[in-house]
Amino acid sequence: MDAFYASVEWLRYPQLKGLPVVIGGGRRNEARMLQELNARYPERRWTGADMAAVPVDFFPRLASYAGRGVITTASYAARQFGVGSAMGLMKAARLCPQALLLPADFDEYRRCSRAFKAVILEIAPVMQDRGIDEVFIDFTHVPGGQREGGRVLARLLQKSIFEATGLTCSIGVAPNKLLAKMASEFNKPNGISIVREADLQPLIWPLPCRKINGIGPKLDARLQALGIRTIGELAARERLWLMRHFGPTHGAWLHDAAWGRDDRPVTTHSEPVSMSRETTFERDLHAVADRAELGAIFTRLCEQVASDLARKGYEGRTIGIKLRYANFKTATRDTTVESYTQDARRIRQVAGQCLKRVDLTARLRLLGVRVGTLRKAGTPASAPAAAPAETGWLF
DNA sequence: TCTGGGGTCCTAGGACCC
DNA sequence: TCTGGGGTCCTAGGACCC
Repeated sequence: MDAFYASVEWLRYPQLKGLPVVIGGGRRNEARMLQELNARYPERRWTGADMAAVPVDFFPRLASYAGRGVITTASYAARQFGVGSAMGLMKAARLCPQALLLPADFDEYRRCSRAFKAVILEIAPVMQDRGIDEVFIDFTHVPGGQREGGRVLARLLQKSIFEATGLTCSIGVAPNKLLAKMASEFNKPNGISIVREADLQPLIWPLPCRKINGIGPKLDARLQALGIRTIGELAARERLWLMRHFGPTHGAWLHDAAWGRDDRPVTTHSEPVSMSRETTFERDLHAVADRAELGAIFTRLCEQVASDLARKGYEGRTIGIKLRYANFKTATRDTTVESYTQDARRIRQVAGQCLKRVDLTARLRLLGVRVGTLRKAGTPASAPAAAPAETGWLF
């Protein structure tokens, strides 16, 4: 989906279209926003229905922001100023102080996410969820999926999604997921790009290695240190050489990726591995000096994870915590217990034990709670994890 | 200029088992 | 006195993705 969060906002606030808008820095509370609107523009009774009439001046400027948030989405107009995803808002404010700041409304983004995915499933049922704004689709057995190299189906999907949601997307069609993901970036926004095997050399090889899904900043730096900047330069290295430098698994994968090889199937279902909640504090907290505040936050995180588990119907037996110190170093501790649980008090009790195994003298900026080793709640004999194996007396 | 939140997967060492 | 060769599970950290 193109600039997904920003595009969803434009549906409600078309008056923001074309303006530098940045989304991030907390979550929006629609009720409080209506209150503020009624206070600031009393000549009108504001309801949720007339958001298109909200004056642009109502929205705060980035310049007035003081906090620790990051940008989740920047509108194309804001990107002109060098502002982009994951950038700290304080830095963004210096680059583009006049940008409008919109806290995120995840409920609404999730609603739109479900809507566009439902449209796709109607047309092409082999769809893999890749998060809130992205999917893989297997065109192979969709009627008409091969016409014009997939362009006809891609156009149909774009049109159907736009008619149902008012949102645009960019589609890459290719022989596998690796290339399709890269292709989808070629024609943004609202574009279609088709990459065939023969396009590897002219279209893919000139790109920086970083464009490969799976090569992040660290791997890229290592590659650059070895004089490898483009995918073509990576493809030119011998497979065995890469395996020596990056280990057999990683090295072979790098070589395959550079040659556009990827045989991962489009998977339509997956079970969650873990669920977690975490929060970054407005100011760094100390375990002793801010004990009461931290305790309340800790309890709330446990309750949130528990309610996530219950709502989605899971229970887990690996319970853990995550701390981030003021110096941004992260520590995790977890414990696997005998019986599965989704109970907030039990989670808090076990997570509390984990807290005792970590340094609590330094100031903290983040606290998180995680439950892993999940299974569907209400699985028969909910108590023991597994039957103990019979053991032979000889050993 | 400090850097969100929710995830997955991989690695590596150690415990423990047969 | 010096100690094999599997295997699984657990834990901590880290890279990466949306």
